[in-house]
Amino acid sequence: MLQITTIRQQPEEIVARLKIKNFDAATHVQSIVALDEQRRELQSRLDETLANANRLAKSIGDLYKAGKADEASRQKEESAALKNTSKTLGEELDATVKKLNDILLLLPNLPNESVPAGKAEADNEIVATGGTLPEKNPTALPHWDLIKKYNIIDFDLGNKVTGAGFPFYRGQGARLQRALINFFLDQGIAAGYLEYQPPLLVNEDSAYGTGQLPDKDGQMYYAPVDKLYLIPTAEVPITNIYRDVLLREEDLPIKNVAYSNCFRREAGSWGAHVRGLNRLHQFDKVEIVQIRTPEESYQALEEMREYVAGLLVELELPYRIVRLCGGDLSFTSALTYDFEVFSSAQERWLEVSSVSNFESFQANRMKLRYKTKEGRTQLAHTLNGSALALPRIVAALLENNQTDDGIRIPKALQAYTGFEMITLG
RNA sequence: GGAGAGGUGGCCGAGUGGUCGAAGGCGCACGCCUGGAAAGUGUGUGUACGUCACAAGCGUACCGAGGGUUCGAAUCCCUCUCUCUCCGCCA
Repeated sequence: MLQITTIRQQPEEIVARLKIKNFDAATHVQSIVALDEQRRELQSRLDETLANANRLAKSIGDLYKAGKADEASRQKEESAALKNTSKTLGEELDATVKKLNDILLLLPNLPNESVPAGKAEADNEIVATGGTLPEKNPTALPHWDLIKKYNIIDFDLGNKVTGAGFPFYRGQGARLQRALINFFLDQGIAAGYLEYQPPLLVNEDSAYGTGQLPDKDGQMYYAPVDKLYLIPTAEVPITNIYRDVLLREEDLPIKNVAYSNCFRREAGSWGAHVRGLNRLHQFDKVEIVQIRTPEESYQALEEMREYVAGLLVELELPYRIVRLCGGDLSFTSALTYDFEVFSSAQERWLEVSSVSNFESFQANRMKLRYKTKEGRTQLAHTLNGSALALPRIVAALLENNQTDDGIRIPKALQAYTGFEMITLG
C-alpha cells in the first residue's frame, strides 16, 4: 500500500509512475486525495467535539462534588447534544476511512526508476546469463517422459488421490526433492539467513499484509470453516512475522530462509505450456526474505540476485536473469528479477525464481516499522526471492542431464542425494 | 470439546467509576558522582491521528478486539478472541 502522505503530496507523479505498470490510477488518486481531505476535516471536527465533551464531563463531576446538582443536570443536556454530534461524526469518519482504505488497497506499488516500460514478457530486459547451453539433442526426452521412464514422479497417482497438479514423488524422485530442499536451506544458512519452518495456513490479516488479498483473491486455497488460507509461498508467513512490529535499526538487516510447500489454485492459467512439472497446485520452494532500511534495500536486492545465481551455478544449470518490465511486474513489487533456466528437451526458458524489492509497500500494509538511530520511526523495506522453486529445477535437471546410462546428478547435490545417477529399476 | 482463571506500557506489576496514558520496579537514554567502573543519584523514556514545518506545543484515541451502560470506564454489562490450569480426545 502506498503511503497516503506521498499521494497527497505528489498525486500527478504517482499517476505517471503507475503508467509504467500499465495501470491507470487517475480516478483512484483523485478519489484518494478528496477522501483524505474529507477524512482530516472530519477528524478535526470530531476531536474538537470530544474535547468539549471531556471538558463538560470534568465540569459535571466538579459541580456534583460542590453540590450544585441543578447546574450539573443542565450541563448534562449539553453533553448529550455533543454525544449525538460525535456519534454522527464518528460514523462519517469511519465510513470515509473505509472508503479511502478500500481504494488505497487497489493501487499497485510504484515501479523503480530502472523498470523498463512494456506490456508483457517480450519487453523484459535480459540483464545477465550464466552457464552453457546444452547441445541440441533431437532424441532428448521431455521431463514428463523421463519421470515415467525412471518411475520417479507419478501424476496419475496424484490425479487419483487428489487431482491434477498434485503429483507423488517416489524413490529417487522423492530423494532428489529432499536433497534439493536440504541443499537450498544449507546454502541459505551459510549465507547468513536464519532458518524458519512456518505454518502452511495463514489468517486473513496475513494474506492482506503481504498483498495477496485483495489482489489475488481466488488464487489461494481457502479453508472457510477456520477462515484460513493455504500459503502460496513462504513469503506470506515469514514476512508477516513482522506485521505490527516496531524494530530497532540495530535489529536490521533481518535475513530469513524457509522451506515450505506452496499451494496455488492457478485458476484460469492452465494451458499448453504447463505440462508435467511446469505448473502444479502444490509444490516445494525455499524462500529467502529480508527486512532492510530504505537506504540498503537495493543493495540487498543485488546481494540476493548474486546469491540465487550462485545456486544455479552450483547446480550447473544454464540460466538467464531478466528485469521485469512494468507490465509484467507484480502488484506489490517495485523491481523484480526473474531467473530462468534452460530446459533442453522443451527448448524453453523456465522461471525458477523471482527476486523482488517491495520497498515500503508491504511494510505500510503490515505496519512494519523501525526506529532509526536518531529515534525517528519509519517504514522498513521488505524483499524476498525464491531460492529456489523445485519443480522446474527438477524438470531442467532431468532434461539437461539425461544420458544413455541415466540422469546425472550435479556434483554439489550428490552428497545430499547419496547417488550420482538416477537409474532404471 | 467441557470446566475454571486471566489478558494493563519493552518487561514485571499496581490500579473496581472521575484527579489514569495509567503508581512502583526492572530495562533503556542522557547527566551528576568516580582516576575508570560498579554502587548511588537526578531527569527523561509508548503508538497513531489531527493542527503544524514529518519541530515544539496543543487536541483526540488507544489498558486483547468489537459493541453497550454512564455526564464520565482500564475499572460495570454483552459478544468475540487469545493464553494458562484441570478433564476429555489425539499425531
